[in-house]
Amino acid sequence: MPAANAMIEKNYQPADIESRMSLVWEDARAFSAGRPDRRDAEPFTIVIPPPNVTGSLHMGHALNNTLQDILCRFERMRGRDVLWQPGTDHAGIATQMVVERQLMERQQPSRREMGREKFLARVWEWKDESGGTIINQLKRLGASCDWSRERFTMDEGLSKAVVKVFVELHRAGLIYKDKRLVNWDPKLLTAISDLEVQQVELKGNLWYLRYPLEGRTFSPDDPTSFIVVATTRPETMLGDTAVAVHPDDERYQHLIGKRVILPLVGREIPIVADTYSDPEKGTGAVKITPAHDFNDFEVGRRHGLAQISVLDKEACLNLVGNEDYMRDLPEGSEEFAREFHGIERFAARKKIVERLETFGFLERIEPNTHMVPHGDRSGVVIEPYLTDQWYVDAKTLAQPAIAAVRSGTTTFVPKNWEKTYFDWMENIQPWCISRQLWWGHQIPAWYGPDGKVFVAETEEEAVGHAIGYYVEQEVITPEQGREMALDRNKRAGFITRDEDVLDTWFSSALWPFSTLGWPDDAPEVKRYYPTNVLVTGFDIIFFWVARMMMMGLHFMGEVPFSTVYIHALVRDEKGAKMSKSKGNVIDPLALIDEYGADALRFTLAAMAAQGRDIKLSSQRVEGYRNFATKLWNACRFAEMNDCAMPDGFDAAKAKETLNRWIAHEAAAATREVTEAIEAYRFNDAAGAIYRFVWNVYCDWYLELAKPVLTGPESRAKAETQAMVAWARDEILKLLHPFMPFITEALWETTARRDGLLALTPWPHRTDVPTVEEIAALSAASFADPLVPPLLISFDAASFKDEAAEAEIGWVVDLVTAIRSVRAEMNIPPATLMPLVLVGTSAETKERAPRWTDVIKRLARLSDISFADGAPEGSAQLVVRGEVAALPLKGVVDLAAERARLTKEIAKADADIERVDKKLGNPNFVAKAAEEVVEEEREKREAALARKAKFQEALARLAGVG
RNA sequence: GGGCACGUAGCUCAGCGGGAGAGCACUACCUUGACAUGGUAGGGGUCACAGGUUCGAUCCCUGUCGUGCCCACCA
Repeated sequence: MPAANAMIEKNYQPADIESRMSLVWEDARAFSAGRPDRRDAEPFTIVIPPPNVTGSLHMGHALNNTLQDILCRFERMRGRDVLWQPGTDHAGIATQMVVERQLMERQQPSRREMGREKFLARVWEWKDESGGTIINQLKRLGASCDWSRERFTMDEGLSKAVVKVFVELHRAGLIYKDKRLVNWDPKLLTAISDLEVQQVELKGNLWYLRYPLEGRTFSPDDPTSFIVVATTRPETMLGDTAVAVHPDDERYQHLIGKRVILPLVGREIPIVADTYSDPEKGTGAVKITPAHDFNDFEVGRRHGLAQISVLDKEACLNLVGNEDYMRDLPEGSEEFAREFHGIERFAARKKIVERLETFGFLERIEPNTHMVPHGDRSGVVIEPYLTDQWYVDAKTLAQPAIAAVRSGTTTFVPKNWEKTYFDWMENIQPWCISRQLWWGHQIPAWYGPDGKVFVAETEEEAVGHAIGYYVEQEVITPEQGREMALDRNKRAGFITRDEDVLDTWFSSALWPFSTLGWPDDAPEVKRYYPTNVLVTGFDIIFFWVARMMMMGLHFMGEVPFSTVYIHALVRDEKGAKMSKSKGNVIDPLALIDEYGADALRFTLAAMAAQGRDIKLSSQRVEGYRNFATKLWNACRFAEMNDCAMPDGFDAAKAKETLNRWIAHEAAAATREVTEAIEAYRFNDAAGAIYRFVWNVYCDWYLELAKPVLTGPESRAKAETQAMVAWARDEILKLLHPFMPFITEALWETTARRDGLLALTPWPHRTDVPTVEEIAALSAASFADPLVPPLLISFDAASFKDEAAEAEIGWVVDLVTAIRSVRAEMNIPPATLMPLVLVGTSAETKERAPRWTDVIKRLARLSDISFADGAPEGSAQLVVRGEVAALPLKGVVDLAAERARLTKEIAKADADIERVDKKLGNPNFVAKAAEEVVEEEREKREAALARKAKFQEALARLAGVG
């Protein structure tokens, strides 16, 4: 047997251990996918939700990656070929904003001054500079990703995937360009998708405006000379092209088809009948501004109304030189246009309302609270804006993605998130994917001289298409076409590339296969796709999960993952979502520095109950740091007592009751932990291992083993030494997914030194499966080839041992009861007392001598003896139906003991009463399950017996007193 | 307006159709030969409220109140 390594240090120092273990794992390439020893193993794949490349680790990342790591380490120990695919995201808007802000702070030329090429070089510089931060932070957390496979969404390979996907979807008609209203961010000067819009409740006003009827002399005092419309956005009235009323609204029947004169502007616009108009809202007549409101846009389409955009991209009034606006305006309109041109939207609102009021067009103002769209990045009010953008036909792509979840090919955990998924997917809107940014994947579309679009994977290809097209259209001669095709210079500038880039989520949607090497014919794609589980927060179900489902199914023909585990959001103390812009983030690195990564990880796992958000407290982290210390010291204890397993040691053959008991308990813990992780009940798994380590192994097993370990050499001692080491190793294995650093370090110091704990087989379940479990498992492995029966097999040798459980249980109960009485009687620990076991059964008589030393030590006793009756004036306790007596004469006052016994009797009475009430109910006896009734009867018997024993004790005491 | 959660010990949270749990905090005692980042014992909750189903409800159903989140184009 190899000699033990260096002794365990006196104090547990997370920082030292963690940096050292990281190196050990790295050197061993422990986390590499496709390790030679796992070539034939079933793969297990998770793709990391790629964090922003220039970001840093926040608590949400810490939780998300801890859970993924638990799954990966668990499956790795279960023998799977694990690929945890890491990488980062280019985060278009966020990153571009950061760099722009930097430029401003350093008073360097702005983005536009620099130009696209230089600016992009600058962003790449920033990426290279700060891109490693979050990766290193993930490593500090202990994330067991295959770091050799790290990817970035703007890597060459992934960019290739993006282009291919764009081109193919375009070819299939699933990507198209359209001029329609988009959510426009007037600060960032880009379109954004619906999902990037946050509705914020704001206090505003409802302005009631009088629109004069054509052919009438307008007078504010004559209600028949105008129609009143209500609006929350008076400034858009300049772009009104109709007033709509409900076709059935009697108040306005006579006005349908008439025209009104748009105040200030002078334009004549029709009154149309449209069911969009709600007679209950406002005045029942609503102004229609197709170019500035999504609903009005639709109304406008139905009625063939003009779309007059009166704002520019920065949301300032754009009137002068605006052909749409100036068309069909009366004489003298230019003056108004000049006066208001260029005014910013909110200033314009104020000014227009004032002007309307001056001329009597403003009827009244009503305070009104309503939801106003804001950009989630810029925070400014979003403007519906009429522009050309690229769209994905999400509705079509969504159908297979909906079906896959309906059929259970992909399942959500917890299940209720499927409803959220369906609700969104079934009402999905076209996805606007173009962004007027520079940082990102530039759209592979080129425009010819007349604006004709050519979508292709490369510029060369696009040029080819363009030449062919224009030759055919006889715009250029075949001769010119040939020359251009052959000579690079001759075709320069013939086509120009679309300047826009794609929404970052477009590339993220490809992540589960683009990272594996698609579209190249990489073996990894075949081996690791589809992935097994996606772990993420619910906030990106729409942004990311849904889109990966759509893209994965369309391009790979298979779902990207079979399980989507949705975990809680880590919120701040007020329950608000943490975000960088709000500045309410808790820094996980600070907690790691203070308590260690293991403690933080364990805390997050322990709090990761399904369906509940997490509000983190550092006290909890401290508590789990203490847990790590406890484990550390238990291992030190084992080492100090020369606990090690001899070669070929078989725990199943242990003879000592105590050792059989710990094997039994370890098996139960193994089962609990394993089943909980399999079911994604991380908190239950953490709880189970916590209790086993602290409340079973440390509190009782080691304490009960001490007399043997410190006693003379014997067969029992040797066995116990081996079993202490065996149980410790089981603990290290079970705890490793949660606390990888400390367990690996302790494994290195104490175990057999023939390999890393991270690659050591997970403990087999050694309890006996129930018939139902066997049936369920065989059904599962039959139905799902991904569940190899071998991985969940049961060890033939059972550690289940009811006899050992009963015997050790008796010792534990006895010691606990004595301690309790001592405390209640205020007997100082220094006082050693004798214990008398009264009228003991043969079983107890046989058992007791084996535990004399232990009980004496743990219960602070001087001596244990047997008697037929309790000595005079003794405190009596009832343990598992038998009496134990502590002679108290002269030690405590008997009145206190009398009070105690009276209390015990009252407790027993309460129990009896409750049970009697149940058993006295004929309906209960008739209808309740048989075993439940039987249980109640047993409870009654036990309570009665207990009461009798205490009553006897009380009587005896009275006789003395 | 629609949807989803949640309301359990002082705090943070588990749990659950048949005698209310954990961590921290609190109280008392203990420097016992792994550990004071520890040990032992203990106090503390009509499980938000009101109905209903049930032999039995903290748990299932309905409603009320309160809190949070998500979705929605309503003047």
